[in-house]
Amino acid sequence: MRRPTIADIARRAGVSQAAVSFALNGRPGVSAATRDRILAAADALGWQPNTAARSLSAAAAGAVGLAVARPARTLGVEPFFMQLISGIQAELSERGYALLLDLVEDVHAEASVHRRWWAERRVDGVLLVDLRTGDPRPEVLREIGMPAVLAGGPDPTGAVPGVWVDDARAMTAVVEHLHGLGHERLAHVSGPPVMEHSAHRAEAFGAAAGPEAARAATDFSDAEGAVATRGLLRRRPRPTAIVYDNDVMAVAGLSAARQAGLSVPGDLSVVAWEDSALCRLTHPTLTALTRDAFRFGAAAAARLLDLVRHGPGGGAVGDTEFELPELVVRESTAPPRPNGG
Amino acid sequence: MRRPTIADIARRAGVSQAAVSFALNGRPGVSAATRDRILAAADALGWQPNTAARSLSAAAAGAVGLAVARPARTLGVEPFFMQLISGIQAELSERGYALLLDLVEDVHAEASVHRRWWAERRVDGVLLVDLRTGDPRPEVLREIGMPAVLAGGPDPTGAVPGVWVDDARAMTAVVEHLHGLGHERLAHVSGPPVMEHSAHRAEAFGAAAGPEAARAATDFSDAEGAVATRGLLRRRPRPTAIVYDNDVMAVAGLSAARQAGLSVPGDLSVVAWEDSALCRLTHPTLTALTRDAFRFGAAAAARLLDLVRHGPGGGAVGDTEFELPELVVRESTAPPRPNGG
DNA sequence: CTGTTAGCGCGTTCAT
DNA sequence: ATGAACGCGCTAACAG
Repeated sequence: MRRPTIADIARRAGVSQAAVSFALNGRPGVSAATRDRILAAADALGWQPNTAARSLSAAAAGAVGLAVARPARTLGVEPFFMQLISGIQAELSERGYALLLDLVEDVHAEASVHRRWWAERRVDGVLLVDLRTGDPRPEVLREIGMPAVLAGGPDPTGAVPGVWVDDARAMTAVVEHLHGLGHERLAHVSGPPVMEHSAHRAEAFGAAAGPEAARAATDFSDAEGAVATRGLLRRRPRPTAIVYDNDVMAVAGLSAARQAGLSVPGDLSVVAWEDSALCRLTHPTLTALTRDAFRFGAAAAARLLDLVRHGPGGGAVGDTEFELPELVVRESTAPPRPNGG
Repeated sequence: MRRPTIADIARRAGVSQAAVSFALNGRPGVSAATRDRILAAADALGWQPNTAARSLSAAAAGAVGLAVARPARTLGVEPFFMQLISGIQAELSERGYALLLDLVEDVHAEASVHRRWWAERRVDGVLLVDLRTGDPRPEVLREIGMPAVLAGGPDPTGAVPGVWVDDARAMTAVVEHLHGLGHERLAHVSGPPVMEHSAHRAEAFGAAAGPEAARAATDFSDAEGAVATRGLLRRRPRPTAIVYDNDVMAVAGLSAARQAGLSVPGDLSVVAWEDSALCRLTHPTLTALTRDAFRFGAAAAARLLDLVRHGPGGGAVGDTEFELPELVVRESTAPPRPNGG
């Protein structure tokens, strides 16, 4: 019960292997009648291409990779990620590509994985997420010449094209929302400053909220989110609104505020960057920035496939902007109490 | 700047390709001196095996697949999944295997993906999760003869070996904890009855909590968790404790109870199946069943690789039990109020 | 024992 | 529409 090969089809249809190959790939060089006969034979035998053989001669893997350098704990907690992967996957499978996933320790391990994947011809390109300052990955990718797209760029070194979201503009919208409600003393609980997008957001926050606005940096965890919140709430004058860089920290901050005897949104307004079930399950429900992670992933994957199939000059060039996140106003933001602070 | 091949190494070392192959794979047939020379040459050229070529002659893909039939929304919200994948990945990469991930609509689509992967020789085996009643996958896998392991078995049809957790015993432990606190009217908010593990848990709950215990089935979402909770709390006599089949529903139930004017754990005790940051961020914090999803994934992957490399008779046979989940008691469970109900 | 030659695996492609 | 060679690594058979 060996799997049928091109040779089997050729034998059954009484033609050469070359004819079979042409027929199966729908190219000229075979008469309609022969083509039908060949296709019928292939169908009868239940033939499927052998990926390894095809990859060997095509010198292409038919797969793209995603190596992620984040602790499993963090990954698990953030719905964003699975949605992103799901979107990537949807785009890839539609075009017949497979997704190789690797979860690693840090960006250096990630760069090694990229090297290995490329050397072994396991993938035709990779997607990058979570760019850090001084990130070694773009340079490695440029060096080995592997197609890559950064989901969440742009890459400041310009080595890797990105599909990116204008975090700065989104942050400005958040600050304007809070200003519009009458808040004057804002604070920002950000992710690690080594993350490019964290840095961008912090910068945009500073620009929009004024120089005396308060900030605190964290590692994105609920624990540090709570600690940062307690620190900010001890300040005098106390901030009346805090923007958190993810949903998990926003929820943790909510708890911390409540433990400090403050009510939300009475004494403190809270905004979460990244929406999720979490934001809808708390009391009060959280005002949050939503973006469609699924479509974002799909867009990044599409861009990568363009690069893989048409080369650097084939499709779009440079960075592609993705739609702006939308602010969903819920219960956690309200005008500050006149006597607040 | 072509990638170096075996032929390049052979030329550089002044030997035949066969000698190079033997040397690189550490097998007899080459003298120590020649071997060193060959390895040095390979190293100097920076040679790496071409996966496609190796797969072609080895008739093995060097990869295993995981196709998941769950809505992206659900996947994202449950930390369990990323942890599981992370554990799978850790085990695979240690043994040089890659992970192919596919997120699909339903189990039928999943079965098609399995068929295609196997026909195209993209993978050497697959991992299965979320077995349903009447699930088509085990039968398909048996039919095509692809190695597979069920993470969360056992498979009642016996077609696929499983690495499983004794949900029944865990459920019994939960019920005993609640009985020990003095609760007599228990309720269970389960997942979809078509999920094998949901059915097992519900059955075990019925056996441990007695025939008049209340149950409600959901789709695992926060929305249905809330609805189910409201329904259960309208019963007279009212349950004094509810066990939820996941963390998301437990949190949603907490909110629903509070909206119904009940306090937790004063009027109602709550237990979540599956622990996560969610359980630690709520007020009160939730008593939960913890299991090490990372190690669970690693165990399932290890079992699959055994099967792939040594065949059905090679390693362990049949189902393998994984450690029992542990009950972490937090603030959401307490003795019922004497005047409760 | 050391090393070579030849040919396989499977689909694609170039002369003819 | 065909025969033959190619891509790359592995290995059975064989010679020194």
